Amino acid sequence: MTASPAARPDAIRRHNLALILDHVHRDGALTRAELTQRLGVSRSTIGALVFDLIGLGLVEESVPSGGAGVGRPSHVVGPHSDGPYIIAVDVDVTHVTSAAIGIGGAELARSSVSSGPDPATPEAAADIIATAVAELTAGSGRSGPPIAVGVSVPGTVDRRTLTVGVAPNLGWRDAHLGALLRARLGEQLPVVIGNDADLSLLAELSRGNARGCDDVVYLIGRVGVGAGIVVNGAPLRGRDGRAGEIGHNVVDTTGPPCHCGKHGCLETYIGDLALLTLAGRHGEPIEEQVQAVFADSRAGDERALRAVRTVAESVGQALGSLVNTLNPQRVILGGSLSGVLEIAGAEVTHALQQYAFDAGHPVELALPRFGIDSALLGAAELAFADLLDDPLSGRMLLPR
Amino acid sequence: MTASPAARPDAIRRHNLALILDHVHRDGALTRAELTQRLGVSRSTIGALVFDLIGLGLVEESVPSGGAGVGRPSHVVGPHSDGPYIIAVDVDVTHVTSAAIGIGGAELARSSVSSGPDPATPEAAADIIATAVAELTAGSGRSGPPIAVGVSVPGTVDRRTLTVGVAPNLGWRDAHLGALLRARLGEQLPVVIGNDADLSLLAELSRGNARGCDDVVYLIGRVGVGAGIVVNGAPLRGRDGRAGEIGHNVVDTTGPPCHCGKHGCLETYIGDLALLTLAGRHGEPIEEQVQAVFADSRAGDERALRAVRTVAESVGQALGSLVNTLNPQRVILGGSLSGVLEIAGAEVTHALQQYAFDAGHPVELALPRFGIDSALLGAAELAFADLLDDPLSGRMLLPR
DNA sequence: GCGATATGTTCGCGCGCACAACATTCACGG
DNA sequence: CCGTGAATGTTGTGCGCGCGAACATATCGC
Repeated sequence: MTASPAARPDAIRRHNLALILDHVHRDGALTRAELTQRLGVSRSTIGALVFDLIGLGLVEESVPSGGAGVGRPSHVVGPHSDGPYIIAVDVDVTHVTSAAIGIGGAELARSSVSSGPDPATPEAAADIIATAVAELTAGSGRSGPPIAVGVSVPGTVDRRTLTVGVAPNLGWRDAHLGALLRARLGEQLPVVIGNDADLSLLAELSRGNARGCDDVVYLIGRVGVGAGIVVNGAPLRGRDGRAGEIGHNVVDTTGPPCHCGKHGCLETYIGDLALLTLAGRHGEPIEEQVQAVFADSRAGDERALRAVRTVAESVGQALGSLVNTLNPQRVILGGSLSGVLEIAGAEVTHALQQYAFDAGHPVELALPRFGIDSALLGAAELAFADLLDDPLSGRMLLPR
Repeated sequence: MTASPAARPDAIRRHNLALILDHVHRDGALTRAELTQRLGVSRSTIGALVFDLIGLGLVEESVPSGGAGVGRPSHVVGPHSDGPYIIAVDVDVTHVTSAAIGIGGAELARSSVSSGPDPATPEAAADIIATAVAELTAGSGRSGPPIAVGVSVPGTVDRRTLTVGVAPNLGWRDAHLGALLRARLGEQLPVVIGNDADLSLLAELSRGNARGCDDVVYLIGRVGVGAGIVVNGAPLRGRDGRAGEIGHNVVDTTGPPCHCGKHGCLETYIGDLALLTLAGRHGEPIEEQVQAVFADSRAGDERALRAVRTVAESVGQALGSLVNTLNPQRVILGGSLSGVLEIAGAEVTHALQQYAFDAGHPVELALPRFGIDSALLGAAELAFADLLDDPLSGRMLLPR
């Protein structure tokens, strides 16, 4: 807004090309007739735009098989079968999962590597990723290399420097993952890194349960708690890309002590450990224990159910503040909070209504559409973002 | 993002015209040479664009008086001396202040009407505004009527329906101020209404201490507490335009009771009444009492100083949560909180550092640039927004 | 087969900006 | 006082882009 650049005539071409590519990426193959309607431009323009996208190797047209109705059948525009693809990576506590993914979200190949008993170090993760990239490039069935690599990491990420600030569950601190990957993958291959909660939201936003929502909060609770936020249809990152780090917002100064040194952090109320403590469970791995609490609750175990309900009320309270601050249309509860919503949705809603300023529309509470793959899919969206924003970005070598 | 429309060739003209007008509006008269540099377009294009803006009656060129340096002096482009203007209105508890304001922020005329011992009713306010509009139109020195009326109201506002939901200090509830004004001003004159905190932020954003900031929070504390939020360079409104209503976020469930029925709302910690209670002051009008507390603190009164410091710590804590959530670059403290920052800035900063997740850049704390006029100036910005977004919007009757 | 219908394709038009060449206006120096 | 250089305004040409009309093509129903 401050230093917005002036527009030149070709900006509109870029914009319209990006628009078509975006529709095809999100909704799969579309007819030219449908594109004409959606964009509201003339048939001739759609023809020219699609022609360009074909020339860029991004989409392909198939002659219609007919049978769709009266009139000449419209050409079908879909992702190019040998078009660009990216490698998406999800670095988790136990595994590093990678996949080659094409425009439209097609999964071309996948690999999952266990990082052993302990989480991978940044160097080990970079090694695994580099191997996976080579493997998946070969196994993708595409003739060229991937156009980018997108990595999801459960921690704070500086997208500019490609550094991981703190990733508690991995035991990382100030890890320059970007440099490690560049050293292994070369300067040619662009690498982007994002926070897992933010990327999960991105996945839900582009093809999941946040589609078409301009204002969404994705609250994810595991051992830590974080939020992805979308506002005005775009992800909210903040100045340093650290927006949504609400796990250590203090809910109650007289609350239980938190490992961060403060008292009453949100995490101590709705994090996995809080649930386990309330339910009287201990032991590892935490995730399985949490699932056990949910199973017990569903089976009617009183203590487990009470624990879930207690967490649910805290979730509602936390959401109250978030809703007051952001006034979102929808809130998606991910991670362990999905189970909380399923089992104790009434308690969440009740607490939310109690704590939220009375607003026009009630907030919609939703489950994520994608489960364990959401961060991976989000990493794919992130890696594709540049191309989708400007399909002409890498067109230097085309004869035209 | 979801249903973004396709761009047509004339969109770029609109965009560039808006860009020039925006620069002139924000920075005052500029030379064509400077515009060429800022926009990065060719001299001929700037010439054509300015020619169009002149034709629209929005700007005027003055032949340079010379003396600026070597070379042919560049034409100076400034707001048109008989160009469009708006009427900005600030409905406050004690007064209704109105002003005729032109492009560039020039104040052409002003009127302030006391609403008597009690705040004006919606009908009374509408009457006062209608009178002021007529008066200021006559006294503006411009030949035409204003192009819009922008009204600031201290309460929740639905911008779509132009309704005021709740304005506690005015005693309004579900007041259809838009309809009342339309009945008095006619259908011709567009009316826009906004919340005072949001509009104050708008003023700071466009010509105050939030200029050039893409991520800002404007926390305003008077009797009530609210926040205006800017993210990605644009105001965050939320689904129903109620974003930033954080006065009743619960800070501590065991805290003091709030008039809203809950306990430990933020307002009970940093609202004016909290400060007065801590300082052992009572009586009316509240605003003067608050100023008295500040005066006492500055004079060295122990109790007053302690009260201010206590509030300062709560402000820091509240900001911690906001900063974690939004990761803004800057926070502006308005209303009574300006005094708190001035007197006990150290306490605010200290508490903020304690409660905020350790981030890359420290948050900048700032005072508002505009005092009592900020809501009025914001209302002006709001009223101008349509024209600035698209200078061609009202061009039907021009011969061309 | 034939008309109706829907869509793809081609071509000329207007608009918007860049660029180059030319015109204008200043400061500076002799 | 006038010439020179520098910075800017002005004009004309070229190119890219979408629109719209006219024409070509493909399917359906009879």
